[in-house]
Amino acid sequence: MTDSNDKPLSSSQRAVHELRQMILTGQLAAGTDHLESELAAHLGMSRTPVREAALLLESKGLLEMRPRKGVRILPVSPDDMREIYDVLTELESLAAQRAAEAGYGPKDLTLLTESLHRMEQALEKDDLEAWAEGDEMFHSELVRLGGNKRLQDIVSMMIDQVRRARSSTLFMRPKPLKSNEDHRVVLQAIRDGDADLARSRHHQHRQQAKDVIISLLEKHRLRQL
Amino acid sequence: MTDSNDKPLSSSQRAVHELRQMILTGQLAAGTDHLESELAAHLGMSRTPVREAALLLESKGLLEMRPRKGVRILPVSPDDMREIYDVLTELESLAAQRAAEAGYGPKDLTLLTESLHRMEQALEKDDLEAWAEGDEMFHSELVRLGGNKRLQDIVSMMIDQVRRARSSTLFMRPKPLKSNEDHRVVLQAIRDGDADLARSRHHQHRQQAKDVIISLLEKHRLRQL
DNA sequence: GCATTCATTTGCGTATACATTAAGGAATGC
DNA sequence: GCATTCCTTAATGTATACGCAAATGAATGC
Repeated sequence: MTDSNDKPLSSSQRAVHELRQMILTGQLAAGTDHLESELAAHLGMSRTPVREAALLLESKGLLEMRPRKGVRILPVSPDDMREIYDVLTELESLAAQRAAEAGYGPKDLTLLTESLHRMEQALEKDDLEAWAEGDEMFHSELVRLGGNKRLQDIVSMMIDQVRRARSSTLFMRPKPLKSNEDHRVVLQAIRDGDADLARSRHHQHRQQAKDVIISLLEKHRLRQL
Repeated sequence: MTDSNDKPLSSSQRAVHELRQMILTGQLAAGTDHLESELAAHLGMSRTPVREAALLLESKGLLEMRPRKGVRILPVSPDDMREIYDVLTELESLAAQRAAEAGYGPKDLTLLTESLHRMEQALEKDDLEAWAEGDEMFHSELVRLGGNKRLQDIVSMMIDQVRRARSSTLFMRPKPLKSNEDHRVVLQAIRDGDADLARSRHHQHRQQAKDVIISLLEKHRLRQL
């Protein structure tokens, strides 16, 4: 395992990546406790790098460390989702505004355009998983285009926190036709340099996504994901 | 040193607090490097808790850890300030909106009212430091009233990042009469449940603060604070 | 004098040992 | 049977030791 400079990752960094993945996929299920020693054995390293990794993931809101009970994977409740989506919505909308103000040319918007294309193709094939990938690509690229690294990091952190809930509800939600339409409008607004439209349409989009996912969680009594 | 449950803080937690304080006050100056061993000696503990503390503070954007060069205290540039203020402005404005929507009674708003009173008294005495304390209290309480814990944590993180720059420029800026006026309007809007006004006035307030501080930094060639 | 090589030093990341203390279970008393 | 006390176990937080690799300085060759 290497990082972007082809240097092998330290054990601690590897532990971060693998624990994060296990949390996001639900392999380490919400609400479960795991001793440091157990995780260390599983990852094939000593407790020290595992502890470092867990401390970091704790600061990103994915788990909590409780002495003598171990590492608890934090569940996400509908109220948590409200909090997270509020933060996400504000920050992504600002990114959309900034992207529209930035005066990007067509080349700059290649990935954003491609992600939209992917989503459209996925919906034609009723492939919701491919659609979700395109959606993630769109949002991630949009935030990158907003040009604020701190904002990007915070959004990433929030996205991680809602990952399991989004995956769990992917097949329960209506076909995301409206999402694709919103994405198209946001992209066009960015092309046109229309910051107000980019911002408000994206805000509305995220707000609706929040309402949809929360009502699904409540309807299906999914209290701790 | 104890936490809120009167349990003694672990060495690692103490290291977090003390290093953070040293960074915020400039005792550990921006741009300087410090070996883990050096910090450990200074704090009177082994390297392990210092390393854990430094990793946490790195994730909060206050420092970076560079192998063999040690812990580098991250300077803050005018561009950093732009990023930070953008995030702050969006999130605090949302908090103001939510506070106004929440229907708080006069008792709930005691601390917010008191902080305003302190700022006004401080300005009558030309005591800018007391004013800054009141200002911090106002903003912190406003965000708490917004009721989103994640938002609160992010704002705290951003505030820490701009702390030195704000302290350094406190006596360079115009007398903050407009600030006090803005705070009054925001508080009244919250009392009245006027979410739009609370949000927009606060947004404008933070936007202006951003402009003021950045122009001060640039005017005085303060590139790395 | 400059470039290269080699040896030494040192800082980091990790593994391991240790001290502390919380938790659980067993024994005792009412 | 339940509450209390005592003892044992085990998990954590920390200190220390160790291996690795990067950095530095000295020696050598051209």
